[in-house]
Amino acid sequence: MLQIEELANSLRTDGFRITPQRIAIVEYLLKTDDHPSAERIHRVIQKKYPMVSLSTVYKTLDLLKEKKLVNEIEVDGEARFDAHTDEHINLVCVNCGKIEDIDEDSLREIQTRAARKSKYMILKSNFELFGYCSSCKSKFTV
Amino acid sequence: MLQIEELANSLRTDGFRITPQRIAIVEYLLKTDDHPSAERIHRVIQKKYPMVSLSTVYKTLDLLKEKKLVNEIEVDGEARFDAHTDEHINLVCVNCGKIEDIDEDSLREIQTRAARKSKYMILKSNFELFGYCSSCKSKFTV
DNA sequence: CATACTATTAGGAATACTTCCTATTTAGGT
DNA sequence: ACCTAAATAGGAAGTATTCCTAATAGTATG
Repeated sequence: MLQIEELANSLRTDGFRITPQRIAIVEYLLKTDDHPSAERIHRVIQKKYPMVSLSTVYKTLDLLKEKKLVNEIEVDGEARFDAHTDEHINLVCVNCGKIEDIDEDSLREIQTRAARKSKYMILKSNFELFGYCSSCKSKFTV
Repeated sequence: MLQIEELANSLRTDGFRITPQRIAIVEYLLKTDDHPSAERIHRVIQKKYPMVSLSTVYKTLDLLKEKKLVNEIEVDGEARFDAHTDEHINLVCVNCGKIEDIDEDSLREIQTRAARKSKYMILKSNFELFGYCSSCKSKFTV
C-alpha cells in the first residue's frame, strides 16, 4: 500500500499538481475497503471540502486509474473504486451492494495461460463473483 | 447449446409467449459469437422485423438472462450479450472491442474456494481480461 | 374457428451515471 | 511576489437503460 507522500511525489515528478481535492480523494480511498461509487466519494469529501465538485472526483479517479493506483469495477451500471490494485476477486452482494476482496494466487497463472492461448496482450483483469453476502444470505433462508 | 424448439417449449410451459421478436433475438444470439450490444442486436433484428423496438430487445434480454440462456458483460459502460453461459473467461480488446471466450476449467474450483472463504452464496461469475487482441496488438508494436 | 384474456409490444419519455465545456482559481517554478 | 499552465466548480450535454401506456397479438378455451 502506497503512502500519500510517496504518491504525491510520484505525481509531482510527472508534472501533475497536488491539490487538496486529490489528497482528500486518495486519503479516503486508502483508508476504506468499501469500494465506494464516485458519488459516495463526492459526498464524503464534501464534508471536508464543501466546494469540491463531482466532475473533479471523476477526473481525479481517471488520473488514479491511469496511474494504476485505483481499480474500477462496474456494478449495476455504476462504477465502484478501490485502492486494492493487486490481482484479486471481487465478491459483490447483489442484495446490499457490498463488495469484498479475496486474494487468489492462481489468477495470475490463469491469466498467463489465457494470454498464451488467445494471443492477446493482457493489460488488466477483472474477476467478479456475484451472490449474497453472509448477512444477506441469512435473510433469504427461511 | 439449446435448440430453438426446446427453448420455446420451456418458455411456453412457464407461461411465457413465443413471439417472432423473441425468436429472432434468440436465433441471432445462438448463431453469433460476437458478444453484440443491445443496439447491435436491435439493428440486426430490424432487417427482418423493421418494427421491432429497442425496448423489446432489452426486455427479451432480461428474460433470457433470468432463464440463464444468455450472459451479460459490461464493457465501457455498455452491456454485451452472449449465449455462451458456461463458466469462461472473456477476453476484451480495448482497441477494437472484440470479445473472445476462453474455457478454463479451474474457474469453477476458484469459485468454490472463494465462496467458502467469504461465506458468500455465489449466483453468477464474471471473468474478464482486457488487452489488445492479436490483430490490434500488431498495430501497436513498431 | 371465434372469443376472451392477458402477456407483450412499439414508441417515446424519463432516469441515471458519466463526460464535456469554460470561465475562474490555484499550484508550483522562477 | 509573479507568471503560467494545470486544475477546478458548476452546470450542460451525452448516452445507455428503464419506465410508461395504449395498441397488438399469442394462446387457452369452448
